[in-house]
Amino acid sequence: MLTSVPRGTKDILPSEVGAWRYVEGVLRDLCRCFGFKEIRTPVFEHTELFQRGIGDTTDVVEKEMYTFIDRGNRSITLRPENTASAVRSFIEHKMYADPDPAKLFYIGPMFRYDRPQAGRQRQFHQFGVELLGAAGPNADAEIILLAVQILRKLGLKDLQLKINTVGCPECRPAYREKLQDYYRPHLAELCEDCRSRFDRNPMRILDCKNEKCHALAAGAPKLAECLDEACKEHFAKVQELLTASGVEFTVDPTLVRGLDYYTRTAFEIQYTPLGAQSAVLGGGRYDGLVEEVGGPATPGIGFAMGMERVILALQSQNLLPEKDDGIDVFAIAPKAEAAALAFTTVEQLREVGICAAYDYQQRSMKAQMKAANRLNAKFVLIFGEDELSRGMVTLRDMQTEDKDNSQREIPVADITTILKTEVQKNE
RNA sequence: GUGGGUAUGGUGAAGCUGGCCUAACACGGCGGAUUGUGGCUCCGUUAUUUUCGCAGGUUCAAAUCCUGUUACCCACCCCA
Repeated sequence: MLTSVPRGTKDILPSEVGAWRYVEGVLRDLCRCFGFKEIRTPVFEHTELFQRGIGDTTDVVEKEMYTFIDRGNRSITLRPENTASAVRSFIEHKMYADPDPAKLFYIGPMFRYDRPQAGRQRQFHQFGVELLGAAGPNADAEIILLAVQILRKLGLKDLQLKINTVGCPECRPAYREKLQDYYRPHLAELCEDCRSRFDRNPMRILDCKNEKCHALAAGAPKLAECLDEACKEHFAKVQELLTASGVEFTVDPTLVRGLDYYTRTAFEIQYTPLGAQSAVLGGGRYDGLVEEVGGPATPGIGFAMGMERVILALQSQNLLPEKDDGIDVFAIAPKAEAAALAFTTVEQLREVGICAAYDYQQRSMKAQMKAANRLNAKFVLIFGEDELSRGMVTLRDMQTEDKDNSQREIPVADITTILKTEVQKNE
């Protein structure tokens, strides 16, 4: 127990960090182009924020939160997602007073007490964006396009974009009633979960994967029939804009987001080969959330992306960059007498920005050469007895094929300047 | 929360109708062939309380059978 991570968590090892930094880099670059600024909110918040924001009856809040009482007797919860926190911060810092909409993005760990599975961990990482204060369908389309561009830039193929509209507080009650009317005679056929959903949130029955429920859903009334004019028009415009931008998508009337705050546009991007956890990214509009949490009525839209899932997908398509580059110089001291000079030289090289290393263990020359090779060193400096007696060291180019002509002697005094130009040449 | 599978060294793993396992093979590591020089090749070595996730049990005898436990994987569920 002492020597293993808690269930559902993972170390991201040095060998894996490169992939993360790469993906994060792409995300940050694109966010900059789209005008989104990073926000970093605390990993824990008052429990009530998530209960209010995400919704009391959602699975996430009901059975997946890491909640505890702190020493000051406050109920604290490790964030299961970042939208509620972003909205809280938006209100707390009165960003609604800014002349322009708030455009925020975040990357960080989230926590959900789930049963771990492929692409699902208890501590996982999400990247997400939130656009607060823009109500028009162009905002919806822009957010979806950002998502599409990110995945495109990463090179991912075989993705499916699904969109839907879940209506607004004006038209949803009518739909809710219609749904209940439809399901009432079939209550006995529904699975246990759906029977409890019937009262609390009948829209989620549509989403059920249970065979019978799924079959019944096919004949259920469609939300489209109940949408008010404004919602209909909004959804139509979003589709128009997406089509105009050349983005392929399918309208999936069964797509229902699991968090209560969503209104109107909902969307998801899937990568089917990931298995059961194929949703790489999901989001939608949440026009009521800011008000629900206690701010002035402000429209909002955003999405969240599962970092682990994206990296898994990139791995399966072989799109991750090769392992990180090696060092510039490895200093070798064949005899112990020269070790001190090698050491100080390494320090001097590092001071001018050259990545240098040496052998910590005073091993044989051959072992030191092998170490240099493992570290992928571009050059090796050999502090050999003979050369040193003449005030020289050997500089060996490790990258050339021609072993015999790959080294020359250089004066000890010029090591730094010569290496500086050599390393630059190499760039 | 439910169901199924798995658990052997630094890594990938063989072995699992019990004794020949004081645990194959491969990679990696270390040393050497090359007495001061890497990447290829070859040789040697490499599970440091009789050790096979952990804790018990059956047996003359268990990595191999049984029970419990923990973790991981897969699916349900949920979601990113």
